[in-house]
Amino acid sequence: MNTREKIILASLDLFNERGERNITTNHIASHLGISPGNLYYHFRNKTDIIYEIFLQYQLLVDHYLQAPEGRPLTVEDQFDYLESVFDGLWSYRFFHRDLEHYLESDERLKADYRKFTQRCIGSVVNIIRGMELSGILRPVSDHLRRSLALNVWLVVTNWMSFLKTAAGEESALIRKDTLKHGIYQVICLEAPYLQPAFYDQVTGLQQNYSPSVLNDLGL
Amino acid sequence: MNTREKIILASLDLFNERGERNITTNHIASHLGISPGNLYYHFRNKTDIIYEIFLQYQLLVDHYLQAPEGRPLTVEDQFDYLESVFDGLWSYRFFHRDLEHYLESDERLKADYRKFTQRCIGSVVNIIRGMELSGILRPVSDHLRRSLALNVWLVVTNWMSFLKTAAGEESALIRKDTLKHGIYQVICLEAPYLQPAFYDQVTGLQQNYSPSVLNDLGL
DNA sequence: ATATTTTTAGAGTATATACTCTAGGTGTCA
DNA sequence: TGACACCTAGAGTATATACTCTAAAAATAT
Repeated sequence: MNTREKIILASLDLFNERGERNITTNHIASHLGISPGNLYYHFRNKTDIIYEIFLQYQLLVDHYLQAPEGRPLTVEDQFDYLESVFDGLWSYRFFHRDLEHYLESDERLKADYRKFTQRCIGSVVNIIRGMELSGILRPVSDHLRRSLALNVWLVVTNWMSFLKTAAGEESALIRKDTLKHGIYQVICLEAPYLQPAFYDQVTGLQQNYSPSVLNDLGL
Repeated sequence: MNTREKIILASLDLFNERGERNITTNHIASHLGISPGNLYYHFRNKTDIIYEIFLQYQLLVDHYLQAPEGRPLTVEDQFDYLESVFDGLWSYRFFHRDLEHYLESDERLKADYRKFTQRCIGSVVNIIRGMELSGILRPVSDHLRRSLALNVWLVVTNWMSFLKTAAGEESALIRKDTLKHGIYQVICLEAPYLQPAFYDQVTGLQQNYSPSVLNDLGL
């Protein structure tokens, strides 16, 4: 692996583990055992490192949200989508934490991220429509489908932050599988629109993500 | 108004307008025309200022979410709740932006905020139950009511961040009334559970918050 | 082998930032 | 009037942080 890639990986790691705000370029360099000068040879500044990480994140999520080729959507497809997206959120979890700040200090990122959000919500809309077509969900209006997709996006992208801020001592360490309890909340959003024939199957699978966490929290 | 109160107000103002990360204690002092020494006479550090602001925020929201005295909940009550809460979110909008960071650097705040979240979600649960009792919503299981309340909380507290990150040039300036389009999304969450007798009234009022923004965004 | 380009080290710097310290002013109450 | 607590000014400091600059090593091409 070349130095540039190493910098990206180490930065992502450190940002995820200790928070971007607490990690300086000097930290990154010394963590890799390279000089600051070397780091700045490969990246003009810290903002550029973050932008590069975003590009990878974007690639990953876009890939995850692709529609299956010429076949109707299944219930399993939906859970696969959710599993993948939460995996992605986990791997790049520092990103949504101070997103607003990054967008403020990088116009490129701001424009790109906006388009990314649109694509993602568009994909969710398509997935919902796909499930209507395969008879999993009852048909809904374009308007409602859009609102539903948007709410899904809000729950998905902010679930991590909720866990981190609302979780107490005992579950202070959030792991990838804790994060996936968010899937339970997403299924709650779509449950009212499930066709009777699929209701039991979906809510059955939903139980795999039952948020015992919330009980711990007394919620 | 005494100096201590002035510092709190000025800090809140500057944090909201320019982002807490961009505002130093020296900025706050010079904005008020007082010396840094003076500021540090009243507050041990910046963290303490943020904590004090949180206490005010908490007081406000707790007040907003009180149950009405010995009468059933009305549809208007619900919209009042939502209007108030979004007002509160607007006035203290800097707070949810880097919340995780504040909780990391202040154990008091972390504990208090956790309890605050629990109280808030508890209030939402009560409001939902209230609406079931007054026949606005169909009765739901405790489990579902909780999940619903949690999703409401997620949408409400993260709507601002969504607008800021997904909104483009044209609507880059988010105002209080733009923020309230979030109410539309919240009503979408409860719509499936509305009793037929109230469906038209609620969805009618919902239209007042119709997110033309989203059309601008091409969503 | 030589020339040239790419990569790296590491000391160094300008600036910012949270916070301190001392001295002095101001109001209050006996 | 004097004692005393409260409040304020403002220069100053230790530290951090993003980033620069020069020179040299390593890789690559001719």
